[in-house]
Amino acid sequence: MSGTRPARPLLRQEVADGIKRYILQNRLHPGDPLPTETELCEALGASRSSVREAVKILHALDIVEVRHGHGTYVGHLSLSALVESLTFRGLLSPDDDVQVLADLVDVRELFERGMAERIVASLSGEQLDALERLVTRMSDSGVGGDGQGLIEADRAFHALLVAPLGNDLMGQLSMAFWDVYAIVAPQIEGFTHTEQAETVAAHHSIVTAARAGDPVAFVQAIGEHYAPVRRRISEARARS
Amino acid sequence: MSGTRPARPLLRQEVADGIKRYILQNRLHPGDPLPTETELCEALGASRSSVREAVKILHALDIVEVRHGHGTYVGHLSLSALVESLTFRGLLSPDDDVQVLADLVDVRELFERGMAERIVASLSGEQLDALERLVTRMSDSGVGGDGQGLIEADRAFHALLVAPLGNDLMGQLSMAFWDVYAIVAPQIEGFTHTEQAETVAAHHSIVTAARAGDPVAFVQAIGEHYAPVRRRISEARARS
DNA sequence: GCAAATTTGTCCGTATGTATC
DNA sequence: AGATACATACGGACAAATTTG
Repeated sequence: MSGTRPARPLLRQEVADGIKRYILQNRLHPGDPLPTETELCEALGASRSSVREAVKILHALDIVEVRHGHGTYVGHLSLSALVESLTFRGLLSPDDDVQVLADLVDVRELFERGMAERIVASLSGEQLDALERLVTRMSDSGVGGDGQGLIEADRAFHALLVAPLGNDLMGQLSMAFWDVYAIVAPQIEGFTHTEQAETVAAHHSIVTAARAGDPVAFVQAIGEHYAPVRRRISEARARS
Repeated sequence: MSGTRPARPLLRQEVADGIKRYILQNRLHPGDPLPTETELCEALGASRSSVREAVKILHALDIVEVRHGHGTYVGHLSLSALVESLTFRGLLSPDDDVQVLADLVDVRELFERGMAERIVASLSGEQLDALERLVTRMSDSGVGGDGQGLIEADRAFHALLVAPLGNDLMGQLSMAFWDVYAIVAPQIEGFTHTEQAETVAAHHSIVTAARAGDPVAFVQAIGEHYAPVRRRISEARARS
């Protein structure tokens, strides 16, 4: 077995930790400039190669942002790494992709069901109107469009749904899962027109329930919203 | 401003996509070996520097695993990137760290409240006994110990809680947030003995509710479990 | 136990592409 | 348009870790 403990910690990891420490100690904010690669080399006692590899690691985590020919900056700490990681997991598992998708839908529904009370309580009138407009846009895009407009409207809808509850992390996670779903799901689906209409109707029910201030109806509408997907997942699971 | 569109896509990104494509097309699983750096160089038409940077990006996302002197392998697709990213976000925000912590507690509670019915329904007798043993271990570690045993028992408790519900993603997310919390929270807290006892008692209530098959009591116990933390967060928020 | 072979880790020098002034 | 500063990319060399004979 051997406790695979590298007595010598990898230099690029030391450098990456050093850059993180620099950001923390200097209380930098997203967008603030960082020292150039050459300066980081002498400051951290490493070669360009090691510094560059460390910077690329931090870039993958959105801790650092790199602009060619301009410089290196503090990143925006988004959840892009989660999206890329989960997306690849969904695309990889060749037999279990149904399970991955099912888990993903579970998580998405958990977020919106669990936040139901707070969502209906904090949605403003303008936000409800905006949601309504998005539903009609989905309906219009669905019948004649290429489906692209429908997808964009759906993303905006779910983003607006979790926006007003004053928890940035919750909203970002919810949309990260939406992004992953949008990439992984097409491997399975292919919605019929009636299923699309069913989904649009569910979105409408969600707005209606929110406008009425009825958390129970809201939760039920969320369930109807994910019903077509769950049906598809069950069918795909039955085939294997 | 110009849509900063690099006409030339960065080579390391091309290489990273190429490696991902290689894994997908060959249907590789975590732990399977990948071509050596030299082989990837000629296969993807890039220098070793670019290949190495690409590999480091994929390593940060746990899509690839690298063993010094041995080789490169398919990674285990864990959520380590999410943990590192969120941890840094929590440590960075110097004034808003209270808000980050509050958001984090919200998410953790959402998971365990939202899964209440399924958790209560699917916990086996042996699992309930194991949870009970962990609670007594927390109690023993708390009074005389260094606090390290308490933390480990707490992690094992929450891991076992979400383990049986057949959704890997949900369990991994829940534990990822536990890990982030364990690193970020100490910046604020410092629990008193009475608060520790309160937390241990809440864990006991959780097990009792689960054994009784009572989802309502389970949810209430979860609320009690997070009550001391929320109190601390409110106090810290009031100070600023 | 040792030595050789393989593979990743690190360093250096140079040339090129890009953005800013 | 020219000059400067910076990241990007290449290739070669040597060090360190691991496996195998």
